[in-house]
Amino acid sequence: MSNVRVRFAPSPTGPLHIGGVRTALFNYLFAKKHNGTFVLRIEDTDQNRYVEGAEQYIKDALEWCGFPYEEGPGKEGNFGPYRQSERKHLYKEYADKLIKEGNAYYAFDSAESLDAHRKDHEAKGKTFIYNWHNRQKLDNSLVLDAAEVAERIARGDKYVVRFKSPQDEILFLYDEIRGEIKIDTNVLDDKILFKSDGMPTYHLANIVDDYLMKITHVIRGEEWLPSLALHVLLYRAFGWEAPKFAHLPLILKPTGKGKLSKRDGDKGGFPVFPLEWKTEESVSRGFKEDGYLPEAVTNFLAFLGWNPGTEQEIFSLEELVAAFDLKRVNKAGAKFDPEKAKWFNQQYFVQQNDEIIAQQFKSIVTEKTNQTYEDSYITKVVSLVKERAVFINDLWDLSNFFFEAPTFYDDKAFKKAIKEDTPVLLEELTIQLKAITDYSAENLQNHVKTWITSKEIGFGKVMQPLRLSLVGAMKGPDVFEIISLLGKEESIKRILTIGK
RNA sequence: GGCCCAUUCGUCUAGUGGUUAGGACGCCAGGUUUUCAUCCUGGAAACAGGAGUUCGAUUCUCCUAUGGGCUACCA
Repeated sequence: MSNVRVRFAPSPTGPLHIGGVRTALFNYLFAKKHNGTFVLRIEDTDQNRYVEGAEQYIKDALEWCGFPYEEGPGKEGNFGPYRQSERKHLYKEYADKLIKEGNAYYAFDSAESLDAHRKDHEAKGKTFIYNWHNRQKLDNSLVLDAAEVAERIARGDKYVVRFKSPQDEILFLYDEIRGEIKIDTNVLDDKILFKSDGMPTYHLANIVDDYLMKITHVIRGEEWLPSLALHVLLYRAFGWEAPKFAHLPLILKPTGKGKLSKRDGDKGGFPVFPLEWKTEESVSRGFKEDGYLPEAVTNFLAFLGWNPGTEQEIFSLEELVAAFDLKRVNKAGAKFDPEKAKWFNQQYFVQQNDEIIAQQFKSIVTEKTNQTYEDSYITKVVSLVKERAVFINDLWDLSNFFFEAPTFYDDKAFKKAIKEDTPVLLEELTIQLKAITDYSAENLQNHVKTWITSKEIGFGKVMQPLRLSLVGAMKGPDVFEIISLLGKEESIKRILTIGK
């Protein structure tokens, strides 16, 4: 396998869906695995569906995920341009070549007349297929004589170019993931290759560009499987060697039926896009903005439809490249599981350095408290609470008591922990705490525990109200770590507050 | 409707012509933490159904069911 070249070829019709990201990832992994090139090509042949900003979004998303393209718009290689709209002039000659050699033809049928044919067939319980079954009865260059065709084109009649699909042939197609697929050409229709607006359809542009860009492996979503026969036929008609094909299983809704859509995310409260996407009407949440780490998203996505065959689940991008193999991609669609995505994020979140998390957390703290804190203080807080967090945004709720005294106490905990003698006990405790000079957690623990033991009372009688006074609830890190970090003055203040 | 693809715990999946069908998420229980979470240990949980091939099928074949995709001058 030499000179592997793969491409990710999205249409700029909106934000890149997480399924598209997965397709891009698998292309990237395959390319890197084989020292190949990962190309981005923008398939913008449908001018009606073009969405401003979508191309930039695609680039930004790949960048954020950590697998940017190496060749494509803005990263010109030897096969540009990389937007099909800029390659428009190329396609006509290929369509003409097909027509000249009898593999395609002009068709003048209007959308309305075709529609009528379909309805008519349907009413009779039959299926209308625009191929050898019907094409001799329709309005195309196969039935019209050459002079008339030329005249109609010259006078400006709208026409399309259709592929002339073969009759009575069994095609043996090969997919790298699914193996051999048998197709009867009689069920294929004569797909439009060239639209009346002068633009090629996906089918033509895609094949021509893959050929011109020397693409060796086409790795794309399963929704393209039904088009494989046409594409292989096109390569044959052109006399070109076809690339290898691999059709990836789809990503499905977490619950219910069908493939994952934008609405599922809104409904289920999880992102389906890598980055946030805003329009005038709505905002679609992104993994990035929800606090997901790109490494976690990548790892999670890699395991949707692929696995290494070992029991290792945490993989860096480099490890994924090393382990990736198209042969180990699954055939069946995979349901998107938001819970598992969270788990992956947690795995990566706790692995991060405290300093790095603290740097980001600092701005959250400043925003919440209107105060600035020492980096070392925030870092220490992070180190104490981070393993309770899945996202950076969880940190504030887990650690707010390090920045502000409790304003209320958990009701249930209060009733359980605060007894009649509690205020007296806590006051005695503060006297002990005042006397201590070494405020390391370890030293504090030794002193307090010794004191409790000497008092001959249960630990719970002191420890529970103590925690409640400091945190406001029965949660959080080790009590002595909290006192140590809060310091003598603040700790004593909080302890005395709860007694009143 | 037609065509194509698929089907192992709830979910993501490993796996084999003879296995106690393995792991992970989630769930439940216990332990640790005198709190919560993390963490550790354990548990419940699956080969869609029916034929056939075979000494023996979860594994191979066929049928059915179910799910998915495509069926546009969208990609």
